[in-house]
Amino acid sequence: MDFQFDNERPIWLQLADALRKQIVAGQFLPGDRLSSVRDLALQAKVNPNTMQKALSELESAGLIFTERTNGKFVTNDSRAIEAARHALAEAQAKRYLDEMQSLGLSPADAAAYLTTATTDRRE
Amino acid sequence: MDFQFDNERPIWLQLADALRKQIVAGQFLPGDRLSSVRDLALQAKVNPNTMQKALSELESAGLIFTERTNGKFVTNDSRAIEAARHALAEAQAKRYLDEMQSLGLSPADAAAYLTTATTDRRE
Amino acid sequence: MDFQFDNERPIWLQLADALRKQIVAGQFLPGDRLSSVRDLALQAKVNPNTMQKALSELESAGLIFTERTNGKFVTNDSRAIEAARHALAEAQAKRYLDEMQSLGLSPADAAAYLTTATTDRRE
Amino acid sequence: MDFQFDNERPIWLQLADALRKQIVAGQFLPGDRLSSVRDLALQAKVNPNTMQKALSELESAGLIFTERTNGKFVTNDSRAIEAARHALAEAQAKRYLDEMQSLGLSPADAAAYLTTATTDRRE
DNA sequence: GTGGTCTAGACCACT
DNA sequence: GTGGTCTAGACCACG
Repeated sequence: MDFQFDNERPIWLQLADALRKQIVAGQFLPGDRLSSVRDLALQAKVNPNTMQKALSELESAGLIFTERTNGKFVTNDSRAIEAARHALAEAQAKRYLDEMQSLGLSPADAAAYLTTATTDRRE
Repeated sequence: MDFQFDNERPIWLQLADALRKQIVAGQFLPGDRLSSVRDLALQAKVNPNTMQKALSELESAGLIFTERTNGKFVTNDSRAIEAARHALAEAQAKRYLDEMQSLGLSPADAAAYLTTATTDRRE
Repeated sequence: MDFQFDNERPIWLQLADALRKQIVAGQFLPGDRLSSVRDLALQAKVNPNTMQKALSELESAGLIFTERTNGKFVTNDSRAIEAARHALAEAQAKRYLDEMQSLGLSPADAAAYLTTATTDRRE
Repeated sequence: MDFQFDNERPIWLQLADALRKQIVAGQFLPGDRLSSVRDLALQAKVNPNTMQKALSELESAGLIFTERTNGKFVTNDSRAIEAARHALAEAQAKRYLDEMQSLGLSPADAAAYLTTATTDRRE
C-alpha cells in the first residue's frame, strides 16, 4: 500500500477513501481481518491516530467492525459493501457527466465517448 | 474567472487546463479576443509570467494565436477546437472507466451507472 | 561553449538553436547527459531561467528528455535526431536558394557555385 | 526601399550590402542614375553621411561612379557587376557549405538537399 | 496600452 | 546536488 497524499484534504479522509475503495473492489473479502492499526499506519507512513480516524470513518459507514480484543474486520454484510460500491460508482458517474457537461457535451455524447473508450480498451 | 489551485500541479498547467476547457466548451467563440495577459493574471491572482506560460501552452497547442501588439485571440480554426474537445472528452471517458474498474466494475456497469445518473439529472 | 548573441532574436531561441545544432551534428551522442541547467546558464552567461526555456524548447521537440532529479539527456531516439537534422538541412538549402535568387541567380547557378566552392574547399 | 537594421553591424555596411545586392540582381541597370544621396538617405531613414559612406564603399568596389555635378550612376562595366555577383554568390555557397558541415553533413549531402529544395520549389 | 524577454532571487521535491 | 515553479520588477518594440 503506497499512498500519495494531496495536501488539500485531511489525510485521514484520503486514507478512508483509499481503504473504502479497496474494500468495495473486493481486495478484502467480507469477514477478512485487517492488519493492526499500528501496522496499517506504518505502511501508510502516517500517525496511528490518523489511521484510527480513517478506520472510524469506515466503521461508522458500516464497512468494518471491531472485535474489542481481536482486531478490525471487514463487515460480513455484503449488502453494505455493495451499497458503498453503488454510492461510489454513482458519484463517479455524476462526476463524469459534470466534466463532460463542462466541455459542452451532452449525456448522450458522454455515453458515446464511453462506448468508444470501452472498445479501444478491448483492442 | 475564479481559480482554485491544487498544490500538486503547476499553476500554469492548471490555468492552461481551465482556459482550454472554457475554449472548447464554447465560452469563448473562435476569433474572440482574450483579456490582456496582465488582466488575466490579476483575475487569477498570479504573476503575469505564470499566466503567460499558460497561454503559451495554449498557443503551441493551436487553440489561441497572438497579434503582437493587439492581444491574444481564440483560433478561428474551429476544427482545432473540436479536436481539443475530442481529446479532452476521450481522456475523461478513460478516466471514468479506470475509476470504475478500480471499484471492481466492468465497462458495462460503468455504462449502466451513466444512464442512471443521466436520468437522475433530468428529474 | 561560447555564445555570441544577436540582439534581434530572443536569447532563449538562439540558445535552443545552438544546442539543437550541436545535437544533430553529433557533438552529443544519444543518451548523453547534458551539463546542469545552472552550469549551461553560467557558460552562456545567461540567467538559468533563460537557459531553462531553451531546453524546454528542445524537450518539447523531442530532442532531449529529463530525469527529474538527475539531469537532462539527449534522446535515445536517433530517428528523432535524424529528423531534426533533416529539417535544419532543408531550411538551410531553402535559405541558400532564396539568397541566390535575390542575386538574380537560378537554382542551376546555385548548384554550380556549390560544386565550385566544394572543390575550393578540397584543395 | 525599406531597411531592417541589425544592431550588431555598422549601418553603412548593411546599406552597402543591400545596395550591392540590388545592383547585382539587376534591379538597377548599368548606367542607371541613382537617386540623390539625400533622397536615398531619407528613404532608408539614415543620416546622409551614413548613406554617403555606403556609396563610397560601392564606388571603391567599382560598382558605381560619380559624375561631379550630375549624380551617381551604376557602372557601365557589366563585367564589374558580374564579378561582384560572382563574389557574393561564392560567399553564399561557402556559407551554405559551412552551415551544412556544422550539421554534420558533407558537401555531397549539401548538394543533395539543394536538388530536393529546388524540386520542391518548382512544384 | 499590447505581448515578449530577461534577470534576480526564492522555494520546492527528490535522492 | 538536480530540475521545476513562481514572484517581482524591469525593459523592449509596436502602434
